[in-house]
Formats: sequence, structure tokens, C-alpha cells
Amino acid sequence: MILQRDFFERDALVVAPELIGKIIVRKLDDHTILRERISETEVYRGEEDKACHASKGKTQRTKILYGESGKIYVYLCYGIHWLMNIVTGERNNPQCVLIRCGEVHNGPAKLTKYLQIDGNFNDQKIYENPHVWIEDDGFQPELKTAPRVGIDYAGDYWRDIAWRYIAEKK
DNA sequence: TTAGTGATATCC
DNA sequence: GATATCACTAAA
Repeated sequence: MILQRDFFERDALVVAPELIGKIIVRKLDDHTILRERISETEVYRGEEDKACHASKGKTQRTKILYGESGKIYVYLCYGIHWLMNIVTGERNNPQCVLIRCGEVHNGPAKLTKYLQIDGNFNDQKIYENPHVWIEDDGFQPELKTAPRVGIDYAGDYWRDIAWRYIAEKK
């Protein structure tokens, strides 16, 4: 089953844990289809979240977070790495879920490198998309939570909040 | 531990 | 126009 827009229309704090165990499918061409199960996500939610790009308000870059849910938000980090997010929640409620790792490729930039996701995918839909989508095969691993990574600048409260969801290893 | 890398926001 | 910042990785 392919996840449709209504899945992403909900709050990021609901979508992020449910994305764990889902499968990102990336079709490069008719003969090459990559699949990777999501094992870690993080929530970036609202203008008051200092770690969220939208905390500085609506800009050219962050306007996509204010738009339609189910869009892919791809962001270039440190000049080298593409990070893949999915916009969630209703319009004008800026929030997204960062796809932080897959089962095979740990690390947000490794994942996008493997899946060949880059800036061209920014602002595209993650559903009704012939090149990339997310499937649910019914698998639901046990989850654990942890503080988010790499956001020391966000201050004590936002740095320590447990908005990171990880598939528990068995 | 550190270098590499470039888009974005912010300050002239 | 210039510069400071940054949700990372690989090599050592």
C-alpha cells in the first residue's frame, strides 16, 4: 500500500513514529528500483521550535514547510549533503519529518546519496510521484525516542526534547 | 579532530 | 555586494 496525502496531513508528532518501518521506494528507471526501510526519523515542528528552519519565519527556502503536506523538502547541508524531509500538518502550520536513516544506509546524507535524491526533488510530492514514494507493508517495529541530533544551537529546551524516533533493534 | 563544501540568511 | 552559519561525512 502506498501512503497518500492524508497520511501526511496529520501532525508531525503522529506521522514521524508511524513512518518508522515504512519503505521508501525510488525508481531510477524501468530496470532499477531501490527500496529502503526507514529506521529513524526526527520531528521539526513550528516556528517556536528553534531547531526548525521555520523558526526564522517564512522565507524563500522555508515557504514549502507552510504549504501542502506530503511535499518533499530537500535541503543542502554543509555544502555537500542533501537531507530529505517530508512536510506534514495542515497549511500554514510549518512542520516536517526528517528521514534520518534507513536500515541499510545509516545517516541522512548517505540515504539521499543512495536513493539519488537531490535538490530537484524539493517541492515535489511524495505521493502520486512516479520516481519516489513510500510503501506500507504492515511491518511495525518497536520504537524508542531520543533527543534530536546536531542542533546544539537551538538551546536547552529544544535540544533535549525527544523528537527523534528510532526502530528498536531485535 | 578536522577539513571539505555551497546554499541561505543577514548584514552592510 | 560580503560574510557567518549549518538537521553531515570521511579520513585520520
